[in-house]
Amino acid sequence: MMNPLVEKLSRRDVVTDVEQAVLAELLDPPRAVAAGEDIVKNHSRPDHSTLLLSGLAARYVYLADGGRQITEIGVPGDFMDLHSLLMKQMDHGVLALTEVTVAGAPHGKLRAITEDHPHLTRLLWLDTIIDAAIHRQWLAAMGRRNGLGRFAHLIAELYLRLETVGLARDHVLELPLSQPVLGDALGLSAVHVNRLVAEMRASGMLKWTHPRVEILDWDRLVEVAEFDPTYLRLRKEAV
Amino acid sequence: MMNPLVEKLSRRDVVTDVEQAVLAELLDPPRAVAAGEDIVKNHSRPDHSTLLLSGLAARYVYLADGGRQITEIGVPGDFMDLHSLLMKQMDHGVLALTEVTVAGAPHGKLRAITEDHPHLTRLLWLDTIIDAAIHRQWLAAMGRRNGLGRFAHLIAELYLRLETVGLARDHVLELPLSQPVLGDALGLSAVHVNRLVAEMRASGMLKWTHPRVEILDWDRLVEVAEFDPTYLRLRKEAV
DNA sequence: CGCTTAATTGACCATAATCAACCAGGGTGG
DNA sequence: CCACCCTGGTTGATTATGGTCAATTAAGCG
Repeated sequence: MMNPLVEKLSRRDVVTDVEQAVLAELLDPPRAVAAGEDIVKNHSRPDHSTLLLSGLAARYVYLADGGRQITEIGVPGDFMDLHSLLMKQMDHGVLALTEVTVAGAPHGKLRAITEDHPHLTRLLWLDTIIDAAIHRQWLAAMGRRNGLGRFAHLIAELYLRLETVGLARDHVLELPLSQPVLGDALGLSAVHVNRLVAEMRASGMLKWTHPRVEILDWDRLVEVAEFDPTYLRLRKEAV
Repeated sequence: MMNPLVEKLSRRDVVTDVEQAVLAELLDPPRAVAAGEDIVKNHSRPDHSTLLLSGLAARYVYLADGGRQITEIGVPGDFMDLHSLLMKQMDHGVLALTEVTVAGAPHGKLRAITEDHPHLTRLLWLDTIIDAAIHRQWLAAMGRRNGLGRFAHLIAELYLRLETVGLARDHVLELPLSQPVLGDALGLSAVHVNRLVAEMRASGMLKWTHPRVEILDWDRLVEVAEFDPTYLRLRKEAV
């Protein structure tokens, strides 16, 4: 099986054999993290970045009142904290939403890539740029869309991102996330998430038999979500 | 006067004379854009990125119902679409919130920087990383903070970012933004923004004599906003 | 098999939206 | 010069989306 990172990057531009070798040599041996555990602590100063190889993870921020906001859901092939290479100190935490396997990429080696491999550097840079683009879509949804539209957008996005790395197809995805977790991602209460799931089921938009989600009416999902996949940059264009 | 971009980058790491020269040579002649005009159109494919030299600008997304969400407010020294270098197609629009002056940076020259100047590349990469960090803070505010906390966070952020480039000091900032625009940034209606301004005035947190905002009680502002400036990365640390 | 967390449903509440009206200020055309 | 218009600021009344509280059931886990 191809490395999901290479798989994803290859959707955007050619990744040469040399670059694939550099990426393979970059990673420490994979390790498992249990569901619910922190992968990167907030305010820590990592000396490596962490690549998600399997399972789902989340970037999150805790609020003073105990509330939590998830700002991005990571799928296999995503670096969860590539930005710590330059940010130095973490501005948020990363946790495992399911049992995950991850591999570290030492900052020394990543820095060496920026010295010796400009094109590969641009590919990694682009990956952090797409994180920002995902954040912007979530912001628009959070600020100006109601719960249903927001939820639909999340489903559409996760489906496409999982499909990109070969983990979803035929409008079916595995989404082993509890409703409280979805609430933290959507900025909604768990109770309201539950009602939205019920509504989407009742309207025939999707079939939700936890953890399997089948999108029955993709067109309506896209319409309700106002989903425009431009921001995922899945077109192959040289950088 | 120093280029605000150099001023900002110098807060994060040393910018060598050579790098400053490269940045100076990078830019096309400045041009003015009137308030309300688009600087970069959504879905366009720019062949240059645009640096904001004076005035305020916004990244924004339009919704189907005519609603608008501003996802970031740009201050002088900010590239409004540096990400288009690698993203290729814009995933949002950029507009002038006040009269602004901007300067283009041709993608060819930016790409050359990534080939020849790894350290400067990392500084530019970091700038897009901080855009993402700002988005994350806004997301947390949007999803889990009420209007007052959200508004306070925006004020604190803009004060620090303007202070960084020498455009604010002594807890006073110029904020020539209408309440409808602030509403689009905060995900609130203009009416509610008005009420929040009244509330912050009444509580003695700040003095708001449009367009001048004086923060009378910075500590309380920070407390209400739960503002933690880590994400702006204003500490000098080699990248 | 008990314990904890998640899913579900109902009742009630609150933050903020919408609707509406009025005023102020700046710009424009007659 | 001035009436008119448009946008923005302000305030009140009403509505609605979604939160909170609470209780019950279901499900995962040691």
